[in-house]
Amino acid sequence: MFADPISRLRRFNRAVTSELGVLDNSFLGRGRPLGAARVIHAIGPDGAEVGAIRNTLNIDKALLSRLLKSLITEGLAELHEDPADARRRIARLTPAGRAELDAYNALSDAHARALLDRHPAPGALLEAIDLVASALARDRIGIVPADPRRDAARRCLEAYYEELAHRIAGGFDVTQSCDPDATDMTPPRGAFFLAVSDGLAVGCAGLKGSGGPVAEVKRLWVAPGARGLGLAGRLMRRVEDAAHDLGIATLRLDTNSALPEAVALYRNAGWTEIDRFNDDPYPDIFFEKHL
Amino acid sequence: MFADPISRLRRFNRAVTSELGVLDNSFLGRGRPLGAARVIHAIGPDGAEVGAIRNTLNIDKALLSRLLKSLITEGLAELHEDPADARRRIARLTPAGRAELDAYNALSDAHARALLDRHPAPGALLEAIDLVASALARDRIGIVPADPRRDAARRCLEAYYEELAHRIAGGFDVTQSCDPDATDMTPPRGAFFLAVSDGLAVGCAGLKGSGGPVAEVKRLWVAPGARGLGLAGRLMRRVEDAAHDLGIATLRLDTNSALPEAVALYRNAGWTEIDRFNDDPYPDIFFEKHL
DNA sequence: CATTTTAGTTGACTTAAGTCAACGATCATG
DNA sequence: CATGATCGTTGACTTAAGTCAACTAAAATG
Repeated sequence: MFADPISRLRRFNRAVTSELGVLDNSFLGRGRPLGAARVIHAIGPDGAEVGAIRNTLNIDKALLSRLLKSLITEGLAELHEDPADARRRIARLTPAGRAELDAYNALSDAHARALLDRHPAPGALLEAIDLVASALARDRIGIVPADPRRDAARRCLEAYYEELAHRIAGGFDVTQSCDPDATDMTPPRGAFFLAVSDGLAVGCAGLKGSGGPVAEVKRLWVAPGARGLGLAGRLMRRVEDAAHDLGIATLRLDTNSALPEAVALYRNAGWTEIDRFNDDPYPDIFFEKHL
Repeated sequence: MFADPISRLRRFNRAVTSELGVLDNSFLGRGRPLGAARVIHAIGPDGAEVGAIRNTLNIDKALLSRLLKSLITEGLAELHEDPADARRRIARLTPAGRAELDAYNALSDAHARALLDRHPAPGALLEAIDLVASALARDRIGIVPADPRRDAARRCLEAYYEELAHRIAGGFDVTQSCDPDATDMTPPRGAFFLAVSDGLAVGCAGLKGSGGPVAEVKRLWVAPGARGLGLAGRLMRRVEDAAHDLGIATLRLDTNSALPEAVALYRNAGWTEIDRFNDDPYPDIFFEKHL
């Protein structure tokens, strides 16, 4: 390439810090020091334990105590006793405090929108952005249980359907496929997991239970920018663990030979190919694994 | 896509600030406050005018004066009078100061290397990094004159040759082509320009003069990650301006139909196709423009 | 050549951020 | 139920960062 990796990364660092700094500088012009603004952000719309705030902000307890006091005298926050432990406090934003949080976010969003709007090819930029973010945040991507009916999960599923439509010859239509009922993919019958990176869902996988000893793995998907990081394997392992905990003895799944990465993953993860076990029109390969 | 652009950008911001922060935190552990470390960096290996430092760091003159004083008492820097204007001072690093600067850079480089090393696909990551950096720093990409024999220019030229080898059917070998002599691409006969983004060269273009009224445009190239930002057009305009200033009346260039973006650019920029004017084996389209 | 401007220095001050130790209230444990 | 640990509060302190105004020396200007 035309320059060594280190200088490319450092140039990236310079570009990013000088351009993206404005997103974090939304606290400027609101007449409040950075520390207090960060605390408002850390409390969040739903409140937070004081200990948790201290943890996320990596701040001394004396300092946090004072910052909270200043927010309280400003009428932006209030402290409540933790009903479970009277030593602990829970910080909540007052309506005025929530308005302040919204104002910060609105400023930051406006900067973000301006940054994207003035770019000639925002699509390509966003794809690269996703890839870099997933790569850098790699170690902080967690697999968490989620409700398949809620926003983040549904966006993943829609992206999954869209990708199937592009990759399977003849397209894909969810309504023609045996779409698992959401209750089959939520406890106690089944489970659903999201791979979450810095608050953004970048992958999913579902366990469709039937109440019996046989269950199915459904909807394994990883966002294009987050591939190559081993997320599909982590999602599968989590699904298998969940199946094991539910007392399921046999797992099955169906897939399509147009998705060779997936097929390879199943083979490497100890799955064995079996005969067709349903009449869904889209899959053409079927696997099974005994737990 | 699976999430809205704003949240994708904000997630990128979180990922980048928490991972890349270490590159900038190289001043930690060297027992010196951030301000002083930034001044050391701003002075740089070659020294800098005090006014220039104040400008790049956006710092109050009283504060800078004190920071410099502390560096001087530490034996890391020294102030010299500007021979041209005795009011001005020029700051230089002592050998100890330069060692300190090197130590900062070494720490930062080590962090950068660790970051790249632990990634499974550093090539793809670096490509995305280049694209994002070029996009974000877009408004700060400058076209600057350069010597085609020096490092940054030669790396661009090599990348250009490599790309030709991939894209032209039958490959490309510089030694078979009429490689312009570097003196033909430097003043007073010609010129050579680099597109520089945050210190990294991301494109080039050369003007090969002959001393007479006809000159050639050579080696127009833009790094893959920096395409779509209008850099080729800016480079061409700069070359044409330089030709005009050198009193050149007619510009010519040769290119290959395997490079349709380039051909389209020339057509749109007022160039007209002409007959072959050399016997170079690689080009198959020829253009001319009267200034 | 007198006046104004500019570049850097210095003293006095403010604010933000953070540390340390002591303390009271509450909880966990033997 | 006595003891020790934990959680948040408070007072006293430090350091970093930055502002303001006065000042000196050296250009620049009319």
